[in-house]
Amino acid sequence: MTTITEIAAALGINQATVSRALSGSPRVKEETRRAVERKAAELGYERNVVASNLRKGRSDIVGIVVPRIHREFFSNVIGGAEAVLNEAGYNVLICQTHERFDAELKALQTLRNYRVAGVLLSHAIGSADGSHILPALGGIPLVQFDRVFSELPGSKIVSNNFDGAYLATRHLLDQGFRRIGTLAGYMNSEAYVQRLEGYRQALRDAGMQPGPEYPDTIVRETGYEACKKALAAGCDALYSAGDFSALGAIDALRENGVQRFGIVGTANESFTALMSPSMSSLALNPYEMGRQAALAFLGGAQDGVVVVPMELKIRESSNINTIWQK
Amino acid sequence: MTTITEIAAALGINQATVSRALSGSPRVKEETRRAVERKAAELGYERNVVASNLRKGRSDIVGIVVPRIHREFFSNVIGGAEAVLNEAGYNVLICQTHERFDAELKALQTLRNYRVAGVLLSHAIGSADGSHILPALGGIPLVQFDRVFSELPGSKIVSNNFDGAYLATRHLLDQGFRRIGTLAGYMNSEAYVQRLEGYRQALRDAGMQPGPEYPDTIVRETGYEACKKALAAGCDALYSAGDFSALGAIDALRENGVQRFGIVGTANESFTALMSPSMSSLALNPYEMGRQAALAFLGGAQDGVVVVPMELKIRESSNINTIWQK
DNA sequence: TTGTAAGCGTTATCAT
DNA sequence: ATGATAACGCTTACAA
Repeated sequence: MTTITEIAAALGINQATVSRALSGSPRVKEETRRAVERKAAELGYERNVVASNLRKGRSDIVGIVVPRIHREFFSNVIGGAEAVLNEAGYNVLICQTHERFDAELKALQTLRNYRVAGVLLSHAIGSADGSHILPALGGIPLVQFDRVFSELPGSKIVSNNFDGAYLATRHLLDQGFRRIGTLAGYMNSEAYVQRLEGYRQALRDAGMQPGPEYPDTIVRETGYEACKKALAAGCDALYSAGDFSALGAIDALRENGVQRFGIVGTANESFTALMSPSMSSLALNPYEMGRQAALAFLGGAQDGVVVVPMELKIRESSNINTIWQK
Repeated sequence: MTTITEIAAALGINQATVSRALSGSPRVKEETRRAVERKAAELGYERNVVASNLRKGRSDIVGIVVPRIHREFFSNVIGGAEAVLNEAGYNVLICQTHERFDAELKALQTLRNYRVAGVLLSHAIGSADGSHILPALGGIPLVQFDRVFSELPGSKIVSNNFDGAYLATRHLLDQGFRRIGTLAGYMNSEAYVQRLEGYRQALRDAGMQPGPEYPDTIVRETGYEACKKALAAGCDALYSAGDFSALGAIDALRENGVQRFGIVGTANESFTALMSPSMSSLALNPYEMGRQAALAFLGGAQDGVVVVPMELKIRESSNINTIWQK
């Protein structure tokens, strides 16, 4: 591949002049600049950013660490972050942790090895606490999003989980449901704890008895099992902290031919709108969270919390007249 | 950040010895190695791979260029490729083109600037041909997957689109449908052309009249419009080259209260199994395609084509007794 | 087994 | 406005 030294040799000038010409320095004659640009194009020159980054002591890569890229929430966060970062001249290196602590640690170390300009992180469920994160990053600016450890410094981008869950539960009450349980999710993650609090507060404020709570993973199977228990406990509605567990709950409703049972999920995965009856869901705003995370990085990853609002998507599953058949 | 020079100074030895010790060279005394490792850990040293890559003249980054990461197909390809590449010591830099030619060109140039070890590419719909790709890459090994330009050299990973579409169409015939049309997709992409050919061949082989063909984008809206035309033309089934267009077709069926109409989509997006009636779909095998693309890169991106089989997922939408209501 | 020194391609600091 | 040169941190002949 062509280097600036070769361009300099071909033109009989100094490589420093070529470097200045190509990086738009004002300290170079117009005529020289044009000659350099012509020769660079002729030789098919492309700057070696590896060398450039080494010399400049900084990198234009921002690392994004997420549990899994194929989850819609995370891929949309990445999309939002990428839009802002590319605009600002950064490139994005994506790492998946598959919810495992060891993979998360390795990803952070890899990013440090690359001396990336910053890291946007949503931690793995397998990470019980965040004590490994700062040592692994060794001073690289950190922005956490969605799943955050509040004890760590840096920027945090979160949803208003409390308000959202409050709203979702309130909505079920307004529809006429009277005994509302919850599929509460992973209790070692603050986001889920906050959703549980919002759910409880909504019931308290309505003077209702709190329903049964099923803290567990939020996958289809656990939702199915928990819903069977909820039915046995006399529930007529569930607020689920995830969409997949809500889907499992619907499996149980269908199996038992239940009528008048309300479901609201969380995350607004695209299948919620496509299934029939369609599922009401508390939508996160991943694209905006990604944008905010990127903006927080560009702003220096200062300590602070940005709250991105959630939005309740009301569909058929929370309508009291919806029939669960087959 | 700590460098090997600092470790060397702290131990009163040469930086070359430190480098050898840390990279596992056999030409260093066990005792020295232990001392170096202890000091490195003490100082929190992490190798600067930017410097390392520059010196070695190669990079351990593989670029993956896809239209959009949030499409399930592509995120699963990335997952499969990542699994193989991480295992082999590579890291993955992901770029999205959003189906635009200019973004694709820029992504390829960026990857070249990083002197990445290789590029795995599924080209944008906006790229009418592949003439820009090799010049932009300047000699970096190329593996194309799913959407490939056969005129380019390098490895190609594709699905057996012809056989898959043949099978899907044959299945509709076996179910008793008699006038089968197709939502054929983008005709500037070879994958869709091959699906159309498979569809046609299945009808020919059955001695059936070919049904109407609707080549267009494969989004929900165009599927809806095309299905209305297909109904007017007397069709009783559609093979769709995409799942979202098939979903649009179902919208039209429901709207018109049609009975006895068969639908098979393509890609096996997760919503196809979750909706009700569930949608039959011709499944691609994205994780395996990603693995094969990564393996092809590791094998030197030699010229050649790897075909990954598709699998027909038979569900309710292609059952002749399924009723489309509401 | 360890040290010396050059060099990857670029940019920054001098000097001219 | 341009040139000369050192330096970023690492790896690798070559030498000792």
